[in-house]
Amino acid sequence: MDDSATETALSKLRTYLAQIEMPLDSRLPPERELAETLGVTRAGLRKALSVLESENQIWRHVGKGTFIGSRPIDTLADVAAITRRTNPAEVMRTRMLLEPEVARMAALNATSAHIAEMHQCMQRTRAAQTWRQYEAWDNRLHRVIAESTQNSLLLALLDTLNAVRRAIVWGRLRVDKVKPAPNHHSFEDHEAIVAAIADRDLNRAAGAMRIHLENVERNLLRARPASEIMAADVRDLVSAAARA
Amino acid sequence: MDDSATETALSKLRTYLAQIEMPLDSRLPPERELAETLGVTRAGLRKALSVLESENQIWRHVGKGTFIGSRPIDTLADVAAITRRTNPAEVMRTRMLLEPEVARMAALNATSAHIAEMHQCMQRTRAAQTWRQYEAWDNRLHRVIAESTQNSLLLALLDTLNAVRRAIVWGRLRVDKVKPAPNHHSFEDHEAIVAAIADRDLNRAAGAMRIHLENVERNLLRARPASEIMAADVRDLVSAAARA
DNA sequence: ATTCTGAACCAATCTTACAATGGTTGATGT
DNA sequence: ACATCAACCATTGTAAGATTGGTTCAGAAT
Repeated sequence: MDDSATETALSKLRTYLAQIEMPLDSRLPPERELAETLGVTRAGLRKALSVLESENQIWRHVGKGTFIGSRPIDTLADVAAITRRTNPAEVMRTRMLLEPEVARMAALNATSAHIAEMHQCMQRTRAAQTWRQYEAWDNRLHRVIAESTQNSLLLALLDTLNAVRRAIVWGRLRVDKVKPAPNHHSFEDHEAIVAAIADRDLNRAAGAMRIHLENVERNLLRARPASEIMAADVRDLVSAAARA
Repeated sequence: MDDSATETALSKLRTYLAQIEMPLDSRLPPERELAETLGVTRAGLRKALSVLESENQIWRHVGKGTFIGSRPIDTLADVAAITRRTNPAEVMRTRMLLEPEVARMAALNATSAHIAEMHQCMQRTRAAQTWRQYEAWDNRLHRVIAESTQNSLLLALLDTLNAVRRAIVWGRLRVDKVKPAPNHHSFEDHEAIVAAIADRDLNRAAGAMRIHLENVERNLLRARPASEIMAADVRDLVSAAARA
């Protein structure tokens, strides 16, 4: 009898769904109400609903309701959530995939105003008196390069990527006591990239960005004195393990 | 007097900021409260705050408060907001940039379970009786390919990209009355991509994806009668392109 | 006259409490 | 043993009030 009962509830539900207009992703009535409408018990309705859910016809969520269509992917690019799931290797791999092409697009699409602001940012990073100021203008430089691609979608993706990158390296930055002296390596890399963009040299811009990323990765992998290891790398290991 | 008054407020504010602990991105007291604490007028305090804001030392926002550090980028990848700012050309350019490399990574990192689910998804798209079901399993196929890269950060970026893509073509989809028949072009493209991934042929996977995207773009640019546009191009855009 | 001051108001945001919803359990009856 | 019904739970949505940076304006101070 349970089979037949479930069947009748299921058939009634299918009839109901075929009957009504369903603009896709619209919400069905609450279970309690729908059960009364179809003249079935709530338990029976829920069995029928679970069948349709397994068929990818509907999706349900507590507190939200029951919806037509397939369950939407968690599209909220919550940086905190991503940061908990990812690791420096993934960030580096993704940057290697994206950023050289971004530099190429920037060289093609950047306006003179963009390039002027890039130079201004680099100058201000050199003039920075604290790590906080340096980091602020460094971030701004990255953002201007991304903006100069003139692709708002790509810009949004890069914003997310950079936010994750900053969140991950943050643990090291905050314990880093050295304040005023930025390393010269990043400066030269940045200048090469911006110069290539200013020259509208697409391949050189992409190449400079790739070289920069390779340098960054090399620094990450380079062995260090024990004191620094304890001060930085071990902290990374611990925090990475905590995320996993 | 105004200068000196602003100066005193500014100096008092700097002293205050240097005195307190500031864990970076922490919130300052409200302006009204801080003005009383420092013994300055709120207008004077606001002038001093605007100076510090121009120096990238703090950032403010209505309803939120005043915070230490540089203004954070709007990192919330709100799909609706992105959709309003972008357009199909940007989506295609970004997909061309990302997805061939994603296919390459998938060929390298996909597990046999991933590949099995890809085949299952393609089979279910063929067996789909409604466009809704077809679209659901088509989306799932895309997601499995992205998951098989084993890069959670890249996966999150692709989720955002795909959400934007679907949101953009959605308006056209809803007016498409044709329901059952998927076009064969997308099927062949998908099969080529999955076969290359299953063969662990990195270059062929990337190439198949690139060819697919080029087909999609060609269909988008091809002029047709309105009826055919609704019946065929929209399908190409949604299903075939999505499979790329 | 000009500028500063204080208060009020505005729009955006946060906070909080309450209602709604899918998911679950257990008693009751058949 | 199974269906039915009600109650409860955790999560989410909704609405109202409080908070906050931004703005305006009349009056005082210089």
